[in-house]
Amino acid sequence: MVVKKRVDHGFHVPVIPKAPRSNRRRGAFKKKLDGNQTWAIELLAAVAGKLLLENESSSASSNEKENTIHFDYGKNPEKEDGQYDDRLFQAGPLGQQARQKETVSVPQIDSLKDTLTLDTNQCLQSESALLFQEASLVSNSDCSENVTTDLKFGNFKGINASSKLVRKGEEISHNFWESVEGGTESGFVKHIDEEDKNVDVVQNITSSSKELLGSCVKCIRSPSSKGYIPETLSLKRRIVSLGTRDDDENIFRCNQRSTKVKAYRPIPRRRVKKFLTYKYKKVSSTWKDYYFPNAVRGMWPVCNSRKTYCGRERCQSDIPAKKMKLFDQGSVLTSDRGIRGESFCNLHEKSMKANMSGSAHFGHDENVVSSPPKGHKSSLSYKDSHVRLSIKSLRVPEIFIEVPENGTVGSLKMFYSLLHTRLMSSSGNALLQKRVFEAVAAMIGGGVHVGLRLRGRKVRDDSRTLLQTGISSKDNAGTLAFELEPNPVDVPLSLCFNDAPVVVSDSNHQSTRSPISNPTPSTGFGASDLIHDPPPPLAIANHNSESNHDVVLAPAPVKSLSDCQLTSTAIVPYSEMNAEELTMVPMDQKARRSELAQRRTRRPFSVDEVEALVHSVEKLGTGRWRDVKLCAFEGANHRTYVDLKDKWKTLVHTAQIAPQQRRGQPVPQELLDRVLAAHAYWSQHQDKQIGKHQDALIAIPTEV
DNA sequence: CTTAGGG
DNA sequence: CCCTAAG
Repeated sequence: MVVKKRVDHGFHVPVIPKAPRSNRRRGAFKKKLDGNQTWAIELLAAVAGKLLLENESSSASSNEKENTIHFDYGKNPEKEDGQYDDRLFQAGPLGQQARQKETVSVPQIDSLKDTLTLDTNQCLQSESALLFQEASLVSNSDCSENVTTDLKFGNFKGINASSKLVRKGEEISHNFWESVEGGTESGFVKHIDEEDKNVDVVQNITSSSKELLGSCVKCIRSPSSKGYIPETLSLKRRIVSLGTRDDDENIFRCNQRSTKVKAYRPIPRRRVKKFLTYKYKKVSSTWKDYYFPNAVRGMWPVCNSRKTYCGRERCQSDIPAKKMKLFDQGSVLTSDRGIRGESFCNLHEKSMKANMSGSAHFGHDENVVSSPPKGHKSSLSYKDSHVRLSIKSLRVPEIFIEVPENGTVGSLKMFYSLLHTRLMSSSGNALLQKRVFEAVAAMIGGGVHVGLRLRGRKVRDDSRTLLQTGISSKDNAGTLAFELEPNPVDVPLSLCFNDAPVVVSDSNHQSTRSPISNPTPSTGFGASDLIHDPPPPLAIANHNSESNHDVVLAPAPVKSLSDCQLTSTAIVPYSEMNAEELTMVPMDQKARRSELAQRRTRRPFSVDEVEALVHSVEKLGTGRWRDVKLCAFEGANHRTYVDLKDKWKTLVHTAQIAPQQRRGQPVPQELLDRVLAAHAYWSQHQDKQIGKHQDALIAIPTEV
């Protein structure tokens, strides 16, 4: 091995000591359970349980006109026992009848309407959890007018959250995380009744949770949407097991990055696996015109800067307060607007539509939501952009989710699990309802979790932000997929949907394309059901609005307990350095061995990046890609050192071929010349790549 | 994990 | 970009 020494040739390039591998090697991080992770689970459980309860209660109180939101937590749960009809769980005609019979006019609109006009405090006090549900299930019965719900939420990590409750110009914004943080301790009181007939009641929900839930909702009207009459939600009451699970670290994936400073060593960012079973429809012309902000915003630090190599993960560990503050600002701004979710719209906003049937795509949302009041945008210098997720289905007019780009994947999953549950439970498909119910129950118990795929790849790190994971990137339009992943260990057999292919199809064709939407007659679904109530796929992948031919089938990966992703952790505050990235998280070698992932999104190097690369290579040589990465692409997390190496390889090749043969974005000849020079130089000094080489064309630094 | 190279 | 042998 060559003794590596650095020689300063006058360039103030920070020579980064390269410690022996053994020393550099990062020790395995001890997973640390973040209280907030537990909290997230609890929250989900609470909400899920609430949703179930509410489904039932809503059908019972079909005539209620109260202007309050019903929140049953802590109330007498037994009173509704009679509403449960096991027939509803039957897939046959009987069950169908029962469902139809149970169909009621859910007064949710009214409740929602009225509630939304409450002031923040009132809202929060009025069992806001229900709001979440109400808003989630915008679909509403006899209401001639429909409400499109817009959900907005921040990170469930508890560090920041943009929560709003908006309706008709009124907006209730509340930054609830402070209280949430404080409320984590109290947790929920669980009521478990193995007899099953009893309702699991989540009592004693902390005010924090209420706030959390309630403040997550934002509602906007959508005049164009069609109403729909939800059927009775017939989900069995189940046990909601809540409470902290400090003893179960493994249940939660460790999202907490090590807080230890690992000198000059970032945390590995990803491991990619192919997932060949996924097909992605190219963005159709429909989306071509959509505006998307530049994907890459930030550049990397210059090598010779005095910047210390502080991994982002490392840095973020001591940022909570700042993030909170940052978000507070955002909230304030938002709430001051007094108008719906558009308040967060800014040039960075991206939209993503998701069809409940399994599609999601990005695009402008002008067509689905009213434009933000002009004059407000100026106040949105707040750089946090949002990703708007619109979920549609035949049963639900439309639901918007607006997630800050720096919102976490975990929060998105969280939301989805709730929404999905609700939507499925509102389906007329009794079988699915049951499944949903079970899934929720299992989920609550840690047996199921919501998976998220981006371009076929698992987005497993809930702590990642949408920005970081690339979900907010236009490049990933139409490549978002949710999926419920049952845990074979804890999930009832009925939850092992292995026999039910995960389906993704266009909403317009799902009824005919979705395998599970084509139940045998024995399931008792009428034709109308097949057409109007296509069972929500277990996994939902998106596609653009015009792609109605792709049916994506994917096996529902089995996840281990430790993979439970329902938690979320701190988010990384947006910064210029955090350019978008496609980040994957290490997968379980075993479990994923067979799982194939799709290629990463192709991300052509910009001239700036090339320049940085060349510059770095000139200094560091061609055999230290890791250092090059750290030096010049520290902030470009979507560029791995392998990427850089590959890029260099291609650059060399490009420089060697005739300009006419070059393709892609042209690279300045000057750079190519430098590439050749550096390449020639370092090729000649392979064994001595420890020097610096500022300008290979002119001076060949002396090597030692 | 990094490198180095082939695919 | 991916994959993988080597170190």
